[in-house]
Amino acid sequence: MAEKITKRGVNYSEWYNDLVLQSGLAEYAAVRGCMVIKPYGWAIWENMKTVLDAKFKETGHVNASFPLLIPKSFLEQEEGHAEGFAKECAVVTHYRLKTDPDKKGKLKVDEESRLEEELIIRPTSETIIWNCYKGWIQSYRDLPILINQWANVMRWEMRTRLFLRTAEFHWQEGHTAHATSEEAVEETVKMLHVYADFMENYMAVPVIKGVKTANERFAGAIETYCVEGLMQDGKALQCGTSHFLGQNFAKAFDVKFLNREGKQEFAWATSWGVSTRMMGALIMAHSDDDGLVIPPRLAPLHVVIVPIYKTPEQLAAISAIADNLMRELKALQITVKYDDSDQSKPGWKFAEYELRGVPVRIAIGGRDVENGTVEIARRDTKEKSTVKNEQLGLYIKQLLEDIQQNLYNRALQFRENNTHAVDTWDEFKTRIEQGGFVSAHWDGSSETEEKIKEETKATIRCIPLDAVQESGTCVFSGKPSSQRVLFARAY
RNA sequence: CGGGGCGUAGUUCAGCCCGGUUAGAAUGCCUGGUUUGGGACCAGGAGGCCGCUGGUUCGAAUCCAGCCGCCCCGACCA
Repeated sequence: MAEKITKRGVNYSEWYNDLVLQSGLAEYAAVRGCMVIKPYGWAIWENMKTVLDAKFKETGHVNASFPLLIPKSFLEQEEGHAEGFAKECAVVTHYRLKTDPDKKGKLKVDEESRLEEELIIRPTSETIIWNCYKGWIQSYRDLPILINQWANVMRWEMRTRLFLRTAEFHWQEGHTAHATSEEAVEETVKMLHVYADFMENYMAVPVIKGVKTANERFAGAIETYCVEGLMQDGKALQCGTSHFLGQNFAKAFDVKFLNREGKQEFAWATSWGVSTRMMGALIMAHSDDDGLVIPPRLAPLHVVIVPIYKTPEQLAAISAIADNLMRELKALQITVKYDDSDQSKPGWKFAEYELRGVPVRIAIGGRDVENGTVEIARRDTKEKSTVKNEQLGLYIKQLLEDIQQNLYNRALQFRENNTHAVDTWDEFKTRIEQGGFVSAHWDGSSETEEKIKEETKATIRCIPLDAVQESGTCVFSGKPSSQRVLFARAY
């Protein structure tokens, strides 16, 4: 099937598109801006979900499901939120079609079925959920509420890109309610760390944890925390966000509770989410000109075994070896596929599994049967080695861990090589042009932030949580600053 | 919403400028055979409302008008 992927060096975004389409992760849907996530892509997303879902539950959260449709009036309740999302909402205005009397076989909207109040296809669920919470919260004893929802949402984006920005996307959204501000902030930060841990230890993508500036903050939030990753083309990608919403939504939906002192108080809120956009991060962080490179901990398939044979007898001998090996690997929770299909030659299979990013390939041929060996090839480095066919299970298990670690180290090294502290405006412009993170002093004003964006297309990705306090002067305005912030061009 | 591109076989595309037999190629698919240590080869076969609607013409994939759709680049966003 797949042929010629555009080289990264030639055109990075074409490379990305080719890769997504040809590796079978997804394809364009018949609907503008929407994508079909194919079984292989969905399998990776399912692995992400499984890990995250377990982490959410370990931290005390439970899952629930809220409606896809939100009454328009709900969205109006919280002013900042409404402004932020109004421009990109799909609106349901009617509930019925009828056959068109003028055009045979065609349907038209039945004007008599107009809804009294329009419904919005959820771009995010704060409003419908806080409307529910009003009924669920009367006392501090009802708090905290720690709920997560796995769902699809819709934002009518002007411009879309596979996984990175589609009109419909899948995500999880946590929505919690707390009795105190401190507790809500603690929750916000806790979930940020859950995300960072996931990105680094499963996706093998190192991330910077930080807070957004006012400009970049979520619509309706008091504070937005984020994890930012760096892609191979030097652009930053926001991988996840966790918001401290203060009492904004409680006030908007009149969610009050009686505290210990018997006084009415508005509840404190957080929301946090990661989406199928992480698929984009996964792809862009590790893959190469030959195809995907998937970290073992998220790979739907860890090992593929390819037989190389000339005669049925040879195939039988190879299959016997493969059977044993598969049993051993499966016992170690390693997923393995034996591709003895005679539809394609070994070379074709090699290329195909490389394209799909399977971490380890084992080839067994006539030579190997004679010598009691197998050939093992790792996807991350493309290294091949011939090893004795003994104790292979543990060897492969270790190899998968090495690959996982190597991918992380490689990505971290890349980020470090592409993160620079600068102190002058000229240096800033040069560095931004070259890509990567630029650490610089900023005077803290939105005006300066806007001007820098206009001139360089760079935005403040975040104010890192671990930023050291040091006095300096803003790289643009020369005004005093107490810490460096992280700039980059971003997706 | 601005700029650009594209719509012809499952897929990628040629043909269109300059209208004229039965609309082509590659690849994929089906049948049979030979192959198999880095995307094999031979032979045969199936597969098309040429995006839609209308117009010009003896005749339209090709010219004209309108419409629809998608992709890419910008502004906006997870």
